[in-house]
Amino acid sequence: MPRAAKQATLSRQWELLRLLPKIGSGKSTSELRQMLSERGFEVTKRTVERDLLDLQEIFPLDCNDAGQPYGWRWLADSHVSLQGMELSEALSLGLLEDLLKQLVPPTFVEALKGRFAEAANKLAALPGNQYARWADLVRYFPPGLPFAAPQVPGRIFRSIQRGLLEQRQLAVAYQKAGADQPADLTLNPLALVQQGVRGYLIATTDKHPEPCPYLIRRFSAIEVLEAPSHRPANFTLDQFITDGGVQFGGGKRISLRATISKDLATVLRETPLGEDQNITRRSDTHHLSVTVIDSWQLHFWILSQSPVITVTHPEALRSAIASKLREALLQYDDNV
Amino acid sequence: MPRAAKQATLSRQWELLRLLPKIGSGKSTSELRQMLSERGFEVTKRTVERDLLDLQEIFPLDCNDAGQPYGWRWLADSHVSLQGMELSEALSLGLLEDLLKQLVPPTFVEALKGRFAEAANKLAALPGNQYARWADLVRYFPPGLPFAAPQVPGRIFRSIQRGLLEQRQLAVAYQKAGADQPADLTLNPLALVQQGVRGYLIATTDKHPEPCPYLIRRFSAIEVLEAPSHRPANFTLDQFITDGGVQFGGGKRISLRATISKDLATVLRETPLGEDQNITRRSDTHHLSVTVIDSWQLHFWILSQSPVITVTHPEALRSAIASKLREALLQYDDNV
DNA sequence: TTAAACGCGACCTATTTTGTCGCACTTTGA
DNA sequence: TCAAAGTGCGACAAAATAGGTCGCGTTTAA
Repeated sequence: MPRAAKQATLSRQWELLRLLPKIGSGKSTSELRQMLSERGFEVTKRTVERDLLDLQEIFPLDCNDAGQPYGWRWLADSHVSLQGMELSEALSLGLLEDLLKQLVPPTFVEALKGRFAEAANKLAALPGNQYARWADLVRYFPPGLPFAAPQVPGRIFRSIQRGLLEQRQLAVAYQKAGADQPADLTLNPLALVQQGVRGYLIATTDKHPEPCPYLIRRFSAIEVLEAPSHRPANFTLDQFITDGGVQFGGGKRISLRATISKDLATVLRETPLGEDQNITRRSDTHHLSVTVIDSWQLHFWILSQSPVITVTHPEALRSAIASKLREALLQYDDNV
Repeated sequence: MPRAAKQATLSRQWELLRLLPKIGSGKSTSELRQMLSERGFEVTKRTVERDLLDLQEIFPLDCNDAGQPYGWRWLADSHVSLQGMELSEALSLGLLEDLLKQLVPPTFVEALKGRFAEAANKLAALPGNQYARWADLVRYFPPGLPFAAPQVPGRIFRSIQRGLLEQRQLAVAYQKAGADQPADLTLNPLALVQQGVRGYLIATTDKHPEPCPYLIRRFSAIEVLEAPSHRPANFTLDQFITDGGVQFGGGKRISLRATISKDLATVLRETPLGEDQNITRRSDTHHLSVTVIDSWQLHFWILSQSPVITVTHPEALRSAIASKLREALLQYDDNV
């Protein structure tokens, strides 16, 4: 007989929907009954079956009845959202999708695919159809040159994620920078770092217990092993980066001072290089003063702006930039 | 009396949830009854009231009963997801959140806040709590220097979106580059373009019918007017960009050829500059050949890599880079 | 081959659903 | 200020449904 509590049906079916997996071969009614029971819904297996049948009429559920017990799950790629989407949200999402597509391998964005699709629908369904080409409303350009994001097969990305999350070793074939043949390695995955379009897996090998970055793009084969991964006791990603384990983050803080053009001053006022940035103007020249991290990126940036920026302060940086410029110019003068 | 069709309750309640807004002062039962009716659910207003009360016990709904008629809506910032999130999705989302936070003003990302929160919960709730600090698993670094994303008040961003979507004029106070005082303008919004951390609204004024980019950061006040915006008949964003209306996108396609270092060759092989990129190796030097768009960004990039790249082909580009290098170096030599 | 597990149709009753009505209270506009 | 229209909600009764139980035929695993 039905329990005394009223309104159990809706919350039970709601819970049921959340229990259904999106991937894999689905869950059986017995499993689901058990899981519901653990969550306080004591019902018969029969009821679960009936619930699933009812829900199937409203939601994109898939019942794999190839073999018994049947496997219930969400249809692939389905994304049902409860809260309707506001128009402005849809516009934001359009922009973000454009942005992400250019910045990271498509595989990384899969988790948001459903939501982006929803946004596209929302915009396409606008009355009057004025924005059928809603791409005419928003556009994203990367800050630098539009490098192509490397393709990372979903299979490889997912294996890396599994290894990370389940703390299991990964057997990979890795194409080393110089080598012709990929090398077979067994990695202990520690962290995932993305720099621009480039993704790195930070990992150790059993032979080489110092964490190293491995370019994800260079994995050609990968397998999640049963063996647990050995995580160095005091590894933290923050520490690793601070120690300069990856060339991008680390480095000393320096107090940069430079003369800059008026235009660059305007740009920097709007997007400062650091919190303590200070731009002063003496007669016709602008002076920049800011604390930044001394990295390759900084050198690249200074060089890219070199016609309108002249480093004055850390003497080391000043001479480094000067000598790089000299070296570069040499190539051109030689050939003239 | 109840209709003949069975299973109406569940689908009606789901539909109801979908009809509830997330923002604003909420919808009244009458409105909701009307909307349900349009969707094929012919029920009494009383039933809608009862449904809402039932749903309120399960979902974070908010009934604003300050004044009659009551306003029903989702609680602010609530995001209820049907499909449970897979762990790997949560990891991807962690990375993307990190990325977006650094690349665009926080306001832009609001549409995804709920989903990111869900991912954070998922990761925080991992068994063993080993990844309580899930930030230890993924990290994003921007491709260039980490410029601070300008703060754009949500109010301003939302007004811009409304103006765009509803095609209405915007009254704004805009801080022009040189000017001391913000100028009051009436804009016809056309499109939204984001370049790195900088956001631009493309718009015309009635006095000045040529579309121009306005830096969003520089809007200090904004109001959506009732008046419809005047969209130039043949404006398309693509065309505008191709015509070089914004300095970043436009420009001619040129066939770039350059000598590059071995390291740069490796990097470019992984993230090519263009589809037809070709890198050949003659004796000890590598030669790059690729079709790219001649833009400021390209010049910046070549300068940033100048110690390891020497442009050979478009003579104009070659001499432009050389003269920029010379100009830059002059600043350093003068002072030595 | 056999026993356990599974899907599902059928049955039956307590519970729930839902239209209707009526009363009290708000809001609105003159 | 007042009246009319709109709104929230308690109560009620008829109808429909939800959910436990049983049992049969089939599938699966030992």
